[in-house]
Amino acid sequence: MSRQTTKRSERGSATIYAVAERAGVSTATVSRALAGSDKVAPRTREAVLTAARELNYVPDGSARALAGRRTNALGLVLPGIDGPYYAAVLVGFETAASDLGLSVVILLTGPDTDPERAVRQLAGKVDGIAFMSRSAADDALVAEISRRRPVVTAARGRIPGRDAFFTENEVTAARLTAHLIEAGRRRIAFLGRPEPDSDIGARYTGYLSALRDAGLESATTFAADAVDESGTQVAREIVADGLDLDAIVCGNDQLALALMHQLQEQGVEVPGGIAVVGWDDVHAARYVRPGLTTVAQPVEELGALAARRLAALVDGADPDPEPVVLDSRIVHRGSCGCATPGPSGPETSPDLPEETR
Amino acid sequence: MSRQTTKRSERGSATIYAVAERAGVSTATVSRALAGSDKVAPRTREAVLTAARELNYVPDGSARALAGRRTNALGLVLPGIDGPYYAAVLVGFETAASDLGLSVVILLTGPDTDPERAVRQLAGKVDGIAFMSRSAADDALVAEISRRRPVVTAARGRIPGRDAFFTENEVTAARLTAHLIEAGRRRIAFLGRPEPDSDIGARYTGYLSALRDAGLESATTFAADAVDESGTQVAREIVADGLDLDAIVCGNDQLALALMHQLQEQGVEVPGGIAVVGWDDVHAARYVRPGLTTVAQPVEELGALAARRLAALVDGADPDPEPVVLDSRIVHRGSCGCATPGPSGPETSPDLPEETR
DNA sequence: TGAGGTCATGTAAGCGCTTGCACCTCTGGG
DNA sequence: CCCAGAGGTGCAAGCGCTTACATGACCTCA
Repeated sequence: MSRQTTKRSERGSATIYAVAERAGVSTATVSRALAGSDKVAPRTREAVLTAARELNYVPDGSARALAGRRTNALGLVLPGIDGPYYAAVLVGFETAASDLGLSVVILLTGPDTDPERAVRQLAGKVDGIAFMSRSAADDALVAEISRRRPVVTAARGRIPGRDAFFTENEVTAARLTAHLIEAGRRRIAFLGRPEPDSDIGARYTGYLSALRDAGLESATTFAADAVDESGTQVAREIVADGLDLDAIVCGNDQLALALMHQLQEQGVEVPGGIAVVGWDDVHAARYVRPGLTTVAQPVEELGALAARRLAALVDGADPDPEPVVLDSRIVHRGSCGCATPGPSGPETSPDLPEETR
Repeated sequence: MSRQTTKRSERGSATIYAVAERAGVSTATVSRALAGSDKVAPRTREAVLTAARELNYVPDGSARALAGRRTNALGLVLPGIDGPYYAAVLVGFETAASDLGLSVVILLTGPDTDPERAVRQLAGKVDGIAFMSRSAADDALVAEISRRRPVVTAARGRIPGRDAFFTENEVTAARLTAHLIEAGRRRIAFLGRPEPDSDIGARYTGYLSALRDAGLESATTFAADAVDESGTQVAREIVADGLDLDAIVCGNDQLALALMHQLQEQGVEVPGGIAVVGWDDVHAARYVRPGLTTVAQPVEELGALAARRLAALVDGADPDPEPVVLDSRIVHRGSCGCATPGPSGPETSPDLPEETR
């Protein structure tokens, strides 16, 4: 049981024993000094820090986690990142976590991957997990994990009793649709697959309610996946079938951009013939002509809030039963056909006028 | 020193002791059975798996890492993700790592963050680290880390003796520039800050060499940061100063899109008056008019290769002194003013013709 | 001058796993 | 019928930290 006096794992890195020896103190003191603990004499602390620096000491995260019963890492589960949407969530999440001294372990759950195994493995490596969107982890799995680790969800169906974050969808979608109606549109379709509990589902609901309020009916719903091809395909369909539409609300910008582009290719004027609106305010939305009217969401903030809340839960805070809903903001550009703003443009603000709410 | 017979951390989760007890075997056997080891009798294995399932057992990652001297996690250091570029790298990296059963810990190094501390902390938590681009970790830091952990770099200045991955920049940039020259352009400027060892730096070098080969000189170099405002600003400058240019090679698409948009706003025809080409093939490139001629890079593959190599290094493979360079591919759309392809479009292929190499 | 504090540090017991080695129980061959 | 293997398990020693608790040294005040 006798410790070798100089310890140095073959892997190369110095251990806390080496630092202790070099500084002429015990490992306990090294640990305290490095943790910036209160009760260490300044001279001792100096000696320890010097020794650590000289040895290029990096504490072993696993050992620290095991002894301290805390990994100082948060997990983030996302569906396969494609758009800038998830990238922004990730940036917000990581930045916030990093500010708190926490690492971030990400897990992308593609359709082909087995989320069960991966999520469990993740749970064993972090202090808490945030589940974004319909990342392949289903409610049962999330609920189970949440029984042994703090959990928050974002832009995703709630888990009873757990913290949830959303960006506003339904009301904003209704307002966006109403905006089209005010501009005189009457035969308004929806493009996107409205799944229950999903963002697009909520947008669809808002779209329907605005129509109802105006005494209109949905012209058509194109339940298509959110990929470019869908938008292109639907545009062709509309033209080929001579569908009588004057506006299309799209579940996201990707669909809207593809749709709009193809409509124009086929000679349909946007917004003259058909108005198009999207959702997400992707980069491209401001560069196309006409500029795409869409909805900007505080996505980065969403990620940051989730991370901070998760950290608080790990520290023992109680879950907040009220979901947090972040305001979304309609960005009027040219494609909705309202009082068309001047030349659309990427300039910082003058060309992104009339941001509502 | 006597173990309690039933062990169950207060945190809630069952430990390996609980599983062992329930299955009526030792923890060693549980460990082996769960690791899918060879030397466990089928009946025993069954008993263990059943017990584990019933207790909802999730092994503690830290303990496992400490005992096994391996975290089964890889680190990925990126500069603050903005574009789709880093998102794609991340997807490739995570997917490849995940396939190997490894977790991914990401670290975003913003300009304001202290990379030193964060990178060290990361090093203590993973088996190996991939450094992307000019993520704030400088060469000295990366070199130091690489002395105690396997390290690879991607799209970044090499660290002597370490594995490096790139997408081709210089030759492709030269070909892209030559393409403009063949189309009759003579007064060709460069937009972007060409820093040594950076992607944009290499593109700039290629640009210069193509000009030299053609006996031309660089019209101007606008050394601007890769943000929208730079593009917009430069466009204004060009028009205001009446600069005599007929083509601009941009360091990336973000600059190209902003520049092109603003040029058009100010009445300059693209490509009629000035041709514009970018780099990255962002989503928006295909939706603007004219479509942006740009360069597509196998970014996701870059991430995947880095992850796989890193995993191999962790398993004891020797570093490969030869850097891996992935081919880039010029995507001709309308903005370069060559034999303008028909109506540009997002359609899968017919509208993205003449992909060279 | 000694009891009682206070401060700084050391001692050592784990944290929950993995794994080398010892041990036991069968088999089959000589 | 005995012994050498071989297959299956258990024992127990760590992995590199953190942190109660114990221990001294030194100070204060009656």
